[in-house]
Amino acid sequence: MPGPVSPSPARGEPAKSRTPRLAGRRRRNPEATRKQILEAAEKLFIEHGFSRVPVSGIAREAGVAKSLIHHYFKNKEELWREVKKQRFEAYTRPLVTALSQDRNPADLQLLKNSMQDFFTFLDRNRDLVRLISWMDLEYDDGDVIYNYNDIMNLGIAAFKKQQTSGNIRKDIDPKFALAAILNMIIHWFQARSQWLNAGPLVEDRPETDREYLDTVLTIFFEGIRPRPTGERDSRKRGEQG
Amino acid sequence: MPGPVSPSPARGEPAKSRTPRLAGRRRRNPEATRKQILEAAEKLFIEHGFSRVPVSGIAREAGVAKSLIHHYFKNKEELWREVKKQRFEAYTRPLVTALSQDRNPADLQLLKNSMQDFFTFLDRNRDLVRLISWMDLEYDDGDVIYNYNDIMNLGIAAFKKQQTSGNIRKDIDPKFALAAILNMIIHWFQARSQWLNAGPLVEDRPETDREYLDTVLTIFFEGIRPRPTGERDSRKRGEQG
DNA sequence: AGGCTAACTGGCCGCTTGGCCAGTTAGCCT
DNA sequence: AGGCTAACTGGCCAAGCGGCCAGTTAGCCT
Repeated sequence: MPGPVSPSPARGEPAKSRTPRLAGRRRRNPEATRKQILEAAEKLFIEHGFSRVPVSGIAREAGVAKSLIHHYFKNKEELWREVKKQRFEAYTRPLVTALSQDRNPADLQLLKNSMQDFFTFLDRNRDLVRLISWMDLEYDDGDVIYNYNDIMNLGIAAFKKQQTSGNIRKDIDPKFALAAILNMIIHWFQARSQWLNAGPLVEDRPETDREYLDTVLTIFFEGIRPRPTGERDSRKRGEQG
Repeated sequence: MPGPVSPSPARGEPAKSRTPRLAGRRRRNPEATRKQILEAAEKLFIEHGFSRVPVSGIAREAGVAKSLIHHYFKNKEELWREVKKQRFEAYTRPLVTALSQDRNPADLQLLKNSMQDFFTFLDRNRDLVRLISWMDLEYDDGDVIYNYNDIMNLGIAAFKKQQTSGNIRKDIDPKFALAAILNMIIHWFQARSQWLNAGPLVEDRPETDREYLDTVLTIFFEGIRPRPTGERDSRKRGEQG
């Protein structure tokens, strides 16, 4: 027996105004509801992955009926796509803006700050890193428009500028250098738990992240600096079978 | 009313002979069968992830009855655990052995070669990288015994030796440096499809991987070299909010 | 040759899943 | 005040899931 619809909304949002409100449940608010669903889905998908999360679970988390989700989104896949789209835009934006502010970069400070900002951003949005992993694994490249292209072009431009002004050695391919440092940053958070569980070496303290970043920046920006003339180059690789 | 078991094996293989083998189906061979199941599971799990792969699919791929899988493995999870265990051992071994062969490393060649070998190994075992990603996402650290600890200790030892002999600058923490270069290598393959799809910058040619590796090695091993005395150090970071 | 074990099978079960559908109602527009 | 739309609901369903079980048979050991 169904009985009257469950009277307690469970969610907060008590009395609001004197307008004719729903007795015991929140007023209708399509946009807010849609957002609730998206947020619930995002939380659960990122935590457990697409296929482990049932639509009913999202409904429970969002505090709505399961059918309402299908009212807003054609099916589960579309909901997942929407979640990824929204979140991924938030992911590329900070890097783009960081790299865009080109205030007379006489030295490598712009590049260095950008990477630092990006690291901090990922640190504050660790779940985002999980999303990236899911997308990697699902070959999810065509669906979502990555702004990687913009990022790459901005970064490469900044890189080349420094190369012509002699702050970065010219025999390094900017795109691979950029890939290298982004990989160092992103993968740190992706595999963070593994590093921590690897043993007593890497501890889960806030300073650990800072120290890793410092090491990365030190190595990278030392590595791309030109060697003073006359000094031997250590680049050539040894021959061995 | 079960009725008589279906008489026709449905599977092909009509030929038979006079030796006492299975009529119309292959002879029994527990070890080979178990291996078949494991290989089928590995292939499907790595491709699609644990939860997207039904046991029935593994059975189909392995060419056995679904129930037989439960005969060999308690449940689906245990099968997954077994797959991971086997593959992961194959993953850490090359790095350990590479780092172990300590043939009088007067310079950085040992370290450099180890990283190169590791890169080549991952290049040849790309599906393994996907396995690592799945494990990252599932917080799958406690279950499987990673030999990360061994790797770290070996790498750190090699690193420190070079630091005392003056080939590596002493203000760098070995564990973070090691993490950095491993991240550069692993994540390259993890996010490879994304780099390729990012635009026309990174092309899918065999040389691309080689060029990336070269760039990484150049930057890294230049970055950890000590600066000649007297030259100013670029490490200090700019102050900005 | 008879018997035992384990390799191997098809069939079934209880449960969950994604999606649909008919029904209800809030809120706006005449 | 009456009507329409869409926000929102519970109930339902076929399909697929993991796991179990009873039954068959190959291969080895007496």
